[in-house]
Amino acid sequence: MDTLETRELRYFVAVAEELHFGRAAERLGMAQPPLSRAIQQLERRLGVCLLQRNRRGVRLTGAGEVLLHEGRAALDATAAAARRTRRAGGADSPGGPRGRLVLAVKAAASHELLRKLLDAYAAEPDSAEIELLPCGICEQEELLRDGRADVALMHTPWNSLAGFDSEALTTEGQVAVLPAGHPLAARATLSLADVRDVPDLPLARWPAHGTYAPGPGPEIHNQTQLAQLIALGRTVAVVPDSARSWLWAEHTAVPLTDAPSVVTHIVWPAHSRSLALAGLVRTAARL
Amino acid sequence: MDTLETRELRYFVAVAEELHFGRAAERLGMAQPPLSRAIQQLERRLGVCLLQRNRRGVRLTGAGEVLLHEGRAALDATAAAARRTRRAGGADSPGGPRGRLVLAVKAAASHELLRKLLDAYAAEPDSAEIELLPCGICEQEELLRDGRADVALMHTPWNSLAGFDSEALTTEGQVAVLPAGHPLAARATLSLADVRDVPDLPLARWPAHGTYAPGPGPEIHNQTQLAQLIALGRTVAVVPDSARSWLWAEHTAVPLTDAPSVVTHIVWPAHSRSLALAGLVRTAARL
DNA sequence: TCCTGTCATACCCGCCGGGTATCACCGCGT
DNA sequence: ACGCGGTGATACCCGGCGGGTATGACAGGA
Repeated sequence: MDTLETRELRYFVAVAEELHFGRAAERLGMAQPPLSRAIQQLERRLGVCLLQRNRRGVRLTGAGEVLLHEGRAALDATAAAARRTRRAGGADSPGGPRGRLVLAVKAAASHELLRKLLDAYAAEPDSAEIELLPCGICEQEELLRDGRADVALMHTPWNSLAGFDSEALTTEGQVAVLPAGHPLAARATLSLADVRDVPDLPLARWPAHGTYAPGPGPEIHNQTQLAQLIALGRTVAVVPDSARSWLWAEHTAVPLTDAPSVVTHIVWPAHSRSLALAGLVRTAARL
Repeated sequence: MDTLETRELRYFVAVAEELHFGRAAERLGMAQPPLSRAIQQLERRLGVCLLQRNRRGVRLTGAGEVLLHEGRAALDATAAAARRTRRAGGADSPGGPRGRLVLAVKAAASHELLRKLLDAYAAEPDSAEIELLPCGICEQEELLRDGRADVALMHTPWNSLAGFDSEALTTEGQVAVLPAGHPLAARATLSLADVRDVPDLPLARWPAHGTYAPGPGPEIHNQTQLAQLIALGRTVAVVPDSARSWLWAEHTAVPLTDAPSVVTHIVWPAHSRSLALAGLVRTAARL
C-alpha cells in the first residue's frame, strides 16, 4: 500500500532530472503516456503533489525535491545491494564474504601511501584480492554509495566523509607549485594570500563536482596538463606535499604556511560487514 | 535487466529472516508457491545462489548474507524516501521544505540539554515545529535510517554514529549511583574496578540492541525500575553525570575517575538538505 | 489563427504476479 | 518398513496492470 517500487523511483528521478516527460520517457526507453500515468499514480499513492505542471514545462514542488534526493539515495542503495550480492556470488564461505575488494583511488593520489598499503595488506595472512578502480576526484563518494566500490582513499577537505565510516591515515601540508624562474619561487615559505591574486600567475582551477569555480585561472583536467601549464609559466597551483613526487625540473615547490592540511582517510560504507574490508582497514590503521 | 525491485527485496528479506518459505509467505500475506518462484527468479537474475535449500529448512549462503544486509539498508532508504516525501507534502515553498522536524529522543535522556535546545530553537526567527518522538536506546539509528525521524540526540559510546552526520554538543563524566548507606557511597571518587565485581552489589544491566549482556546483575528496563533497585540496596549503576537530576534521597552519586566520557551528539541523515534541520543544528552548535 | 510543443486521456493487449492444486522428497514415529 | 507430516518445487490458470498507439486539451509564439 505505501511501499515505493524502485521502478517508480527510477521513473520519478528521470522526470525530475529532465523536467520533461518526453525526454525522460526516451531516456527510460519507453513511451511518454505510461510514464505520465506512472507519475500520477505515484502522486496519488503518496497523497502528495510532486510536480507543478505548467503548460510550458514542469517544475518540482518541495515534496518533489525531497523525493528526488531521497529517491536517488534509495536507488543507489538498491543498486549497491545488487552489485555487492553479485560480487559475493561465487564465494560461499559461511564465515562471511571473502572475495575481492574494489578500492576506488583518485588517479593522481599519492602513490607512496597506496603502494605501502597494498604491499602491507598483501603480506597479511589471509588477504583478499584488491581490485583498483581509478576514478576522478569527487566521484568516489558515488562509487561507494552505489556499490561499484567497497572502499576508497579520500582526502579532506576536498571530499566529504558524510555518511561513511572512515579512519584517518596521514596528514600533510600543502605546497605552492611555481615555475622555477618565478620571483616567488625563491621564497622559503609562502602564504595563501601570496599565491592568490598574483597578476601574472592566475591560480589554476580544478573541477569540483563536475563544475569549475569562477576565476581567472585556466581550467585544468589532469595533472599532466597542470604540470605543463606551470612549466610554461602560465599558472600556479596549490597541491599536497606528496605531490612533489611528480614535479618536473621546471617546477619549484614552496611550502605554504596557512593552507589547510590535507588528511588522507580510508573510507567505506557505514554498514559494511566484510571481513576482508576489516582486514584492510586494520592494515591501513597501522600503516 | 539488473535492477532489483523493492518487492523482491522485501520477499528475500522476509525469507532470509524466517529461514522458512511458509512462514515468510504468511508474514508477507501471500501464498508460498509464488514466493518460492520469486526467490528463484531473483537468484536467476542475480546469477547467484542466495539460499541453501536443505531438505529440512533453509540456510543463507554468503551472498545471501550480503543481500540481507544490503537489502535491509535499501528497504530502509526507500521507506525513508516515502515517509519524508509524504511529510514534506503540504508545504510547497520553493526555497526548500519548511515543515515540522521529528526529533528522536531517548526517554531517559538529559532533560536540561533538550529543554535548552528546544527553547533556543523556538526563539529563532523562522523555526519549524519540533515533534518529539520518544524511543528506546539504540532504536534511534533505525528511526533515522528509515525516515520516521529527521534528527536525534545520541550518546557515544553507546550509540554508533556510523553513516550519519553529527555534531558534538556536550561532554560529561559518569558517576556510580549507590544505595545511600553503602560503604562505597562514602568515598569521594571511585574507579570502574571498584564498582564492578562488588559481591553484594551486582552491576545493573541495560538492554543493548534488544539483548542483555551476560552477568550477575538484574536486567532493568527503565530508569524507575533502576532507581528502585538501587534504593533497595540490590544493585549499582554507572550513569552519566546529568542523570543526577532524577536521583532519589536514598541514592548517592560518586564520580568515577576512569569511566569513558559520555558525549551527546545531534545526529541526522548524511544527505539531508532540509533548511529547518540546518537551523536546528546551528542552534544546537552554539547551545 | 494556425501551428507547435507539451502533458493528459482513452483504449487495447500481453505479460507476469499471485492463487490453487499437486508433486517430490525427506525425517520421523510406530 | 511403511505411512504421515512438513518442507519447498512444479503446473496451470486468471486477473490486473504496465506498456504501447492514437488522440485530445491547452497554451504560447509567429
